[in-house]
Amino acid sequence: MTEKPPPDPRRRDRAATRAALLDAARLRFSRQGYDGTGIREIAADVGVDPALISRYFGSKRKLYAEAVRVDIPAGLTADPHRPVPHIADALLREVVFGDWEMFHGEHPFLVMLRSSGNPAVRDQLHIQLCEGYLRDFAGRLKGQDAALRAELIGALLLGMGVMRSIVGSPALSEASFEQTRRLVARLVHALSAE
Amino acid sequence: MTEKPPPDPRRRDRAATRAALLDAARLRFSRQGYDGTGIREIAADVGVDPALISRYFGSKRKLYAEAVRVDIPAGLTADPHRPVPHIADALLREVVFGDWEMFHGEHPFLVMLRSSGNPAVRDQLHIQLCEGYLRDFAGRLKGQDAALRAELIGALLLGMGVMRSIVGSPALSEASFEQTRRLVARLVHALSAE
DNA sequence: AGCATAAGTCATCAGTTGTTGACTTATCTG
DNA sequence: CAGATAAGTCAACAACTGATGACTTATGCT
Repeated sequence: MTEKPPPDPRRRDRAATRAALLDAARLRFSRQGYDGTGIREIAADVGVDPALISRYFGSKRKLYAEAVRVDIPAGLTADPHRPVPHIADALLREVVFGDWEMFHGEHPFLVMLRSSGNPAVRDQLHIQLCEGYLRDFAGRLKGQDAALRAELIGALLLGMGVMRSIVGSPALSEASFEQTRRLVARLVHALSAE
Repeated sequence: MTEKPPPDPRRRDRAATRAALLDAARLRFSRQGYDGTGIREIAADVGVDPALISRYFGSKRKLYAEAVRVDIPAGLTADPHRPVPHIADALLREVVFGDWEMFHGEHPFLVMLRSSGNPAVRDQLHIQLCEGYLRDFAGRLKGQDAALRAELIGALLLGMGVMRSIVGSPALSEASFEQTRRLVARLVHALSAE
């Protein structure tokens, strides 16, 4: 019983409180966007005073930036000889069909999209997408317009995420992973050949 | 010279003022999203008192709904025998590559995407996309998973719009229409055959 | 010209926003 | 058991939000 003290009166633990605020912020920002979320809401979710946000993160904006930072799964891009269709499959499974429960079921890119009215958010999105996934992806495609074709695949995956979790289009939302994978594979194949 | 009276002191014309507010609202909401835009900004763009917005539109929300309402170009879906690749070409040209200067270069769908934290906006987006473009599109595809394939094409086009005007990915943003059209045609072809 | 009507303005409301500095209180060390 | 240190609270701020009712002023009709 030394593990979990009575849960209601939370112990004073800066690191744990900070982490709890970060989690709550992810959920709120996911649903409601940046402008639609107040620091009082986030603090209330954790059961803590709103002042702690300014104190621990500096400002609401810095909290947001830290909450939606996305790290590319290292395994994806490790092998430079891994074939493109393989990677596309993996991206479909992990990015589009991933559960992302930390963000209420949406990839951080979609979360940022929802707040892209804010220029700082837009920059963050641009950098993380272009210099993260896309650049690596384009390097594996052959031919002259490799970058364009890589971005088309990116657009497809991003668009699928939007359709599934924001628009809520019926077929894409309910289709199985395997059924979707087959069709996406066709598309990737159509772009892989030069 | 009876046409244009001195432009600075605008004449009192309810309809014209209302239309001007609607235009200004489109531009502001496009850039900054719903929450990021204040009625005082919009009114200032027109050079008019903010109270007129509540007066003419009822509320900020109703103004938004009216500003981002999208009407499907009637010519697109008129002929029920028009081949799918044809329609995809037209959509690419008019929706993705359209100038949409009314909305600062973005299709209204992208504008709504940016404010999709708001449930009412999300509903509007869902209805207009699913019951507008997608339903008609799926009806023209043959085979069992026609709806799914239609939504995949929709996802591609939507994703391309996002990449071009929100993310600002380099290749897609600068590629010519013709160059893009060729690649997209390949993709549509890959999905058209059952 | 003069008057009625509607277009537009103004001041102000009540509520919310993010942030800050001074305060209290829990936790750990000696 | 003290007392120091940091975690967390509290009250208040200035700025801004959307909205409203009473006011002023321009327009069009007779």
